Amino acid sequence: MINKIITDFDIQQIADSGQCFRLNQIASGKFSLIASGIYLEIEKKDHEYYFTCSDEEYDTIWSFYFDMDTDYHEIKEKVDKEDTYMQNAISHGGGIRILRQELWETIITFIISQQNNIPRIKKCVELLCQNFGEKRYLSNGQTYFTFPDPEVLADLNLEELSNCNLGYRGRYILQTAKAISQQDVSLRMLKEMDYENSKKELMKLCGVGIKVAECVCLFALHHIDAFPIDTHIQKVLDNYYPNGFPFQRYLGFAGILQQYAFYYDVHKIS
DNA sequence: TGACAGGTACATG
DNA sequence: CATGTACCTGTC
Repeated sequence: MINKIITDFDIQQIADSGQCFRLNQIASGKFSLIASGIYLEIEKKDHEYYFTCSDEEYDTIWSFYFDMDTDYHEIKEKVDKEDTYMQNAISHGGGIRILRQELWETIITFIISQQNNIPRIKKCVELLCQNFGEKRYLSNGQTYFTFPDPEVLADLNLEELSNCNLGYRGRYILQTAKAISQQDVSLRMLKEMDYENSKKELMKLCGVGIKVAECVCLFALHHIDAFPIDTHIQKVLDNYYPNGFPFQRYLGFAGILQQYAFYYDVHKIS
């Protein structure tokens, strides 16, 4: 267990920002997360965060995962003072950070996310992990499941996958798992490509259109100019940016603003 | 009861 | 290239 004081970071907001589906509240101010096959608990007490890991694990894994080296304060300062909507969004969800999630898992979880709601997305992801992931044990006897590898899913058929309640997305996931497993699309190369090329490459996968590709670019490949436009963001753009969103002005961090706007639209009382 | 949920594949003009 | 439509499934 280690503790840190972290600015521009709110684990509750991140958990509710819809970018990650295995970060869950387990008690008041307390969260669990499974990523890269590792289980972590995060607790907020007063102004400090407690992580159930060693300093070394924090430095090598979680600091990177939570994008701790990026100065979000500086980014928020760059937002136009006259941009009232974004300023409001920041005052509500300014503790959000863009996570650096595992690529394969992000591809699959965002294929699942289409025409879906967050509780059911999480349910589907957990079922995938329970059925086809690896079972791991913690020192206290508690168990958890890792996210299944591409090769594991690629070997399944639709019937074997049917326990996971994926609906029509099951077919997409099998095809995508096969494509990745056979290296028709290479995870390694995706990581080396720039934003535009990785987006194009991702869209070769069945079940990955513009929106899912943008999410993967932003939440896994950390192309922070990616700007996923879903029903919520479309509504925000229509209502508050009728003359167009100032992408040019916000070049280099537009994706972060997308997350603030998304969180604000989903959580504000209206 | 039917619409809706962080869309996409597939079929048409 | 732009537009239209069906689609699993749980929840309200």
